Amino acid sequence: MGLPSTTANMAEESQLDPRVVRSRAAVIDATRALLRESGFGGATIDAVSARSGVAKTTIYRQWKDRNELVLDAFSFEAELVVFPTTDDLRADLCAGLQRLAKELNSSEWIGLMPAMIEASERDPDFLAMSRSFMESRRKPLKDRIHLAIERGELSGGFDEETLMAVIAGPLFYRRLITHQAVRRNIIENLLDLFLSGAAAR
Amino acid sequence: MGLPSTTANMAEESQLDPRVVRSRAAVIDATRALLRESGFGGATIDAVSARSGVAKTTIYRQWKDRNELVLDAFSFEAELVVFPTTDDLRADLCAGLQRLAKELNSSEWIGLMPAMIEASERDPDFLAMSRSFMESRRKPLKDRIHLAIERGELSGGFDEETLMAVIAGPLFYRRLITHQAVRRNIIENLLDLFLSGAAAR
DNA sequence: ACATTTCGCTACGATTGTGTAGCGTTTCTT
DNA sequence: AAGAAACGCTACACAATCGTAGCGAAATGT
Repeated sequence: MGLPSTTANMAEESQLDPRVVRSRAAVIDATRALLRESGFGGATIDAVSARSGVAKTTIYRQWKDRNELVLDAFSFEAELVVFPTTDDLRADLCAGLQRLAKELNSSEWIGLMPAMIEASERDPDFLAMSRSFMESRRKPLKDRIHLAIERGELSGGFDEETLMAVIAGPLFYRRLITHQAVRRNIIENLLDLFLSGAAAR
Repeated sequence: MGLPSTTANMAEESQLDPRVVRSRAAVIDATRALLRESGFGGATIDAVSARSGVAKTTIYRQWKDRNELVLDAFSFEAELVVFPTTDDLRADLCAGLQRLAKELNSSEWIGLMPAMIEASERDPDFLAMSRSFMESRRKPLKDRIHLAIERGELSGGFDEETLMAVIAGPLFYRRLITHQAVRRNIIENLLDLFLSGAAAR
């Protein structure tokens, strides 16, 4: 697992009692697993305690309540990946989207999204969390698109956010809305459409 | 409310005791409201009873358990809308997507989607339900795209499902993932991109 | 070594939700 | 008008969950 277990960085963690670090990590991991498997409703303190092996009282010593715990479980750092950046926009997007597709098909964070989407819809705290979560994850692609516009690799007039939605939207759509697999050729087709259009010549 | 309250059609309903029809409708409406406001976890039998004014025992007389009730609340018929079909593909898509955008910004069923997405992720019954729900809703657009391919309005080689994802995906993406408004000009840009591509000339 | 902190464990009380049973009342059907 | 069906209401047993308190054991920092 290459993911940090909490929002705390290494520097902060190293100043804490190692017992705290251990139990926090175990609790957060268990919470995420439960959120993935059983959704928001499944991530009860009792269940987290049972699954993590950390006593319920210990959990309450570090988180005020369930909402704080779940918020903490949601907010982990994006892996610091550098979006491919060469002279070939299409190749860059293809590589980046392939990685996204791989994550969509099986990754730590995508499994959290259904619970996050549901929670965001009704609680402003979760909404704020969800925004920053997605923002950090969207940044590499957004930067590459920004660069493409500056370089003139894209025809002008399109909003960055619109471009983002057109490129990333279809993949999330298939994963979360229609529950279809996100295959390699989908991405090829998507990029063909995106760059050259679908209108009959 | 133009939506039928249950999956039962009028013919079936008219053969039932009107008391049953009434209480069913009240219960389903309350369940949907709770699903929208508080998600899956909020739609408890007690809450539904309190909100609908229908006694808890009456609810249990008509639904085996909570899952059956929620499933029933999810599965309502798509309104029988005819997708605009003229000689102008772009205009048709634009009109159809504007209507979708309107629904995304405020409609009965979109509010149910977060809860449905979450439930679908972990329960096969809800997944099956979600699929048929989306299928009925996607059909008009899919038919129009099918027609466009037959007519040669679109350049060949693209899978229908891919086209669907490229067209509808960005809107759902903004509504459910990034929580951005789905505005009119987004759709115009989306269609320009879809039909003509974004590559610099 | 020793004082401190965290831990696990058990045990609570309070609350909420599930699903059922019984009973008298209201509403349909015929 | 009379019988049947559905209803609301109260009550109940049971389980899950919450959040807290107290205590002794284990791990940690100095």
